[in-house]
Formats: sequence, structure tokens, C-alpha cells
Amino acid sequence: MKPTKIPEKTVTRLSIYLRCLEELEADGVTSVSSRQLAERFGLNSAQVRKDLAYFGQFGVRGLGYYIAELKHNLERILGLKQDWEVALVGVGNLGSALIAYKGFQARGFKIGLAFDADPAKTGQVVGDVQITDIARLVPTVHRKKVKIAVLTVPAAAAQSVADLLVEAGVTAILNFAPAQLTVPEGVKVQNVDLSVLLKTLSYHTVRTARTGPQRTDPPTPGQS
Amino acid sequence: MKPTKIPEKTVTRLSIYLRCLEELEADGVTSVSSRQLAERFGLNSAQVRKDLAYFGQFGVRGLGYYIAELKHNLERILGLKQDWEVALVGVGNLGSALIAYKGFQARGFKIGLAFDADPAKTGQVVGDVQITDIARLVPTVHRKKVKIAVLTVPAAAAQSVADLLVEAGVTAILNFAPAQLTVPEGVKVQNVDLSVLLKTLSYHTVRTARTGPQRTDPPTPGQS
DNA sequence: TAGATTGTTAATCGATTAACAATC
DNA sequence: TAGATTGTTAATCGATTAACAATC
Repeated sequence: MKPTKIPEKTVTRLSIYLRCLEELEADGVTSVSSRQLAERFGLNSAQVRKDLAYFGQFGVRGLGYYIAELKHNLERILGLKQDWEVALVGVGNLGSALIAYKGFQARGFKIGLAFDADPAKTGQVVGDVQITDIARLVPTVHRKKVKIAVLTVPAAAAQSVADLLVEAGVTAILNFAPAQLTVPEGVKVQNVDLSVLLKTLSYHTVRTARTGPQRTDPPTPGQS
Repeated sequence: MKPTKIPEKTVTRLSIYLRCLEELEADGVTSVSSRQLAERFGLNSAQVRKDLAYFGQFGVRGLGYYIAELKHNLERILGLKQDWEVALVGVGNLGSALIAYKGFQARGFKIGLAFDADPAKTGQVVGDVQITDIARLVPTVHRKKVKIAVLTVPAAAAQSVADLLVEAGVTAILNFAPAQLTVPEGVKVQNVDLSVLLKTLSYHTVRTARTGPQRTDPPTPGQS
């Protein structure tokens, strides 16, 4: 009876709370209050409680949240109780690095399929994954029932590859190509445009340079 | 007389408008309306106009925006009229890939410095950048007046490296480490936590699997 | 001039925060 | 019980969208 629309940002924060819980658990702590949790990232404690309350009552009044229990629940909510096989398309610099990237495997995501359009690459092994020709994408992804894909192809190819992925049954795409993908309803695209992120930083840098830089640390650093 | 607080999201969209303008210009188009621009990403045309109006009056009533002119202005606003030298710290899989990544150089960002704590790596050349020992970070970054850094170190090292970068005068950090960085006011951190992004997708996937998948494309795909 | 589209103000929507009764 | 902290409602804030006079 609680199918309220859950904000995207809430889901993102859930992952961050989870990371925090893992750290606390490693420190041997067993419970934590919304206030403690919030302080870790400069958030508001009401927001933490509200985010969690979307999904159930996980806390104990007067005490806070039991870490092991909340961690379990967040993992359940985020779908991390299972391992996910992920397909990656576009084995260039970035694609290869992501295949090898530890940050993924550790968290239950395994890049088990890799595709590329370059015939020179197909058959090669990167990490422990063999590169398959993109012509085989639809049947292969479909057969393995892969639902999550990482897209690291050039912008010009992104839409057509996305179409293939959707056709193959993929419902979630992590898109590194600087392109606006059009996908059917029900398919979720997360864009990670590194160039856009850098431009935001460049904006900030010219802005602060103009406004005057921060005056927060000691007069002069290093040698010079 | 317009120092209204500009939303973060507006700045991000500016980059996206710019990308769109580049595409349109390549197609030989010379002007575009806010409505056309908005339709490209499913945005509202009022939002496009408002985003642009934060920075000046770039449009022509009854006509729209001249592409060359708007492009010029967006580049100016985003600080893209200059080249940026970027320092990267942590030359692992991801770091190496980013050094080689074409998406950066193309847009006026050049990773000109790379640092790593592993003595076995220092001196090695990746792409066309020589890896420097992290012990030399502060004087080197300071001397070269580098303002933007990419952080691809393990989470455990992220905060201490961020401190070094700030000490060296960096004002903007693109952070790939799954860690919440504390930096002085005036320093901008953009977090790109790939694991968090995947978890969001995993959430979406279990959710849609439960609710029932989309019914948007033809009954059965591929061969199977 | 008539048609189109901007720049901007006002209305709406959604997300964050404050406040507090419920309760461990 | 007294103290603390949740879950939740109401108030605030900010961002998106609608509407329209200005004007090319």
C-alpha cells in the first residue's frame, strides 16, 4: 500500500548509506542514528529517515538503526542479494578499463560479456572475458538473460547499439557515450558523460578565479 | 547585476546544449529555437530559455538563437575558450584508460600530469605522460598552476590525496573513488561513483521485473 | 503588418527540512 | 520513568513549467 513515487535521488542516497554502513560495520559498530549517518555527508537527518521510510520501518525509536539489519534491507531493496551479469559494448580504452575495474566485481557486478564491432578485436580476451562480435549481441545477451549493460562505444554508434540491447532484453544501460539515447519506457539509462563533468568543473574554475579563490589554507604551499 | 545563484543542473545542461549545437552546426543549420533544442532531450522549452537567460540575452525574438553565436557564448561561459591542463592521480586500470581517453583531449582538457604512489610505476610512460611519484605532487601541481584534477585512487587513499591536491592549489576534483571527500569551501568535487550508478540500475531492474517489464517492442527479439 | 519566439513573471510541482507525537 | 530517536506531517525552499507581454 506504499507505491509512492520514489525519487531517483533517494535511490542514489540509499547506495551511499549502504557504503557508510559497510564502513561502520568494519569498525565494529552495531547501531547508528539518522543523525550520525547524515553528518557523514553533510545531509539532513530527516532526509535520511525519510529516504529509509519509503521502504519500511527499519529503525528502533530511541536507539537508531541496527547496522546489520539495515544493511541487509538496503541490499535487498537495491537488488544486491543476487549477482548481476553485465554486458559491455565497445572495448576501447574505457571499456577495457571497466572490464578490469575492481570496483565492479567486488559489488556483485560481473562483466561477463563484451562486444565490439571491430573484427580485429573479436576473439581477443580482455581480463577474463572474450570479445564477441557485435553481430552476435542480440542472441547472446538474450540467451544469457543479461539485464544490465555498459555502453562505451563512440557517440555515433550509441543509439543503434542501445536499440540492439533493448531488443535483446536489457532493461538498464550505463551510458558513457556523449549522446542522448532514446529508449522505450521501462528501460533505464544512466548517463555518465565525462566530458560534461569536466566542463562543469571548468565552469566552476573560471567562476571562482573571477570571484576570487578560497582563502582557507595556509598562505603558501610546497616549495615553489 | 545578475549574480543570482545559478543551479548546478543549469550548468550541466549548458554543456548538453553545447553538444547539441555542435551537432546542429555540423549539419549546416544556423539557427535553432528553444523548442527545437528542448525536444532533443525531452526538456521543456521554457527551461532552455531560462537556463540561457541566467547568463544574458542570446536569442532573437521571433527567430530563436543563432547557433554560432550561442555556441561561442556557451564556450565562454563554461570556460572552454582556454585549454585546461589536468592532473590525474592513481594510475590503475581506470586512471590509465582516462589518460588515453579521446573524449577528453578533444574538448580542450589535457591530462598533462599523472601521479602514483607505487614506486614501480613512477617513471613509466602511459599515453604520452610520464608517471611522477606522488611525493612530488604538491610542488609539481603548484608550479604548473593546474586547477583541475582527476582522482582515481583507492577509496582509502582518496581523502589524503585530495588534501594534497587542495594544498597544491587545485580547485576542482573529478572523484572516482567511492569516498566522501571533505574539501575547503571554494573547491568543487564532482563524484562519479560507478558502483553507485550500477546499484541504481540494479534497483531499477529488480523493480521493473517485479512490476512487470515494458511491453513496448515486438513480441520476440532475435533468434533464440 | 502578421507570425513566431524570446525573456521573464507567476503558478505549479517536487524535494528538503523542521517539528513533534509515538514509542523504544 | 526519563532520554533519545524514530516515522510522519506540515512548512519551506528551490526548480520546473505555464503563460504572456515584448519584440524581432
